[in-house]
Amino acid sequence: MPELPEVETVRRGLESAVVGRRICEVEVRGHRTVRRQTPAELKRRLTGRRFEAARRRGKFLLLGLDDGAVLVIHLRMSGQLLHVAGGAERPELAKHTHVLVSLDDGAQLRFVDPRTFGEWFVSCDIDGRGIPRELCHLGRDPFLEGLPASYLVPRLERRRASLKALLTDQRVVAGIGSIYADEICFRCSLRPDRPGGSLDSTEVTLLAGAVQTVLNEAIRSHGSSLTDLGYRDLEGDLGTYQESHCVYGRATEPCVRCGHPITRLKIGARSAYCCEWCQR
DNA sequence: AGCATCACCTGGCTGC
DNA sequence: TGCAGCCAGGTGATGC
Repeated sequence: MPELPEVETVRRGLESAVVGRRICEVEVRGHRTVRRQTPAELKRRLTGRRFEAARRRGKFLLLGLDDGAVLVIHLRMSGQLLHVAGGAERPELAKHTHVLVSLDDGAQLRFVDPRTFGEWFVSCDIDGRGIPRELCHLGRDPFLEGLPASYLVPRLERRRASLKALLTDQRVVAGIGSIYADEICFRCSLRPDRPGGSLDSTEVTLLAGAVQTVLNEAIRSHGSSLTDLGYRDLEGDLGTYQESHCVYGRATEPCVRCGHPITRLKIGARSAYCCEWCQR
């Protein structure tokens, strides 16, 4: 569930909490979080290193190390990073804590992930832009690089796939998931099941603008925290953008624009929420 | 190449 | 109340 705004909020937390800190000890407790390399290799590559930067690409967190390698973290559905300050009273480990990183200021970085889809790995293969080779398939990150309509046009034209499928395709745009895809489609009044290739140039321009607007607003609200899988930031605080959701999870409620009820569509195996009255 | 479908996983919800 | 069954979701693999 964490998408670009939530991951950006966590990144900002990491920038102030762990950049400049040295890693004293790494404990991998779950057997599924580290799967591209052995836990022993991850520990070897991290222990003794210092975090030099906290970056993000799409939904991936990138923690630069002082030897040039990068710790890559993906929260997937239910992953949560928590910063626990050093000192006397340290809270007990939450259930499903899969990775523990102890830092030289006594603090701990904890990775909690009930659904175990989240992933950690260290990449040593970094391109000129600082992006690990494993992430070279990612499309443009709209918050880092902007999203001009001219970028979207060739990626939508002649495509039969739905707008929602294309917006959540990380090779097209990096960072959008189910929640923000629905909110973006509502914002520009386009149905999420419209084939990508059916948009005219005016509609693509509206879509590109809506991507930027919705993501920027959500980042300002520190992301969305839903009741299921409550997302929290690095310090355990909730985001507030769920209060501004217009369609996601609001089936049968009146549309904030026209008052007609929001409907839930099935696009592939996933649901999509929209107002069939004012989204065309 | 592009598109659809499935597997992965657990907590929470629904209905019996 | 207890339990079975379903749903949610991102990504990568698989199949058409």
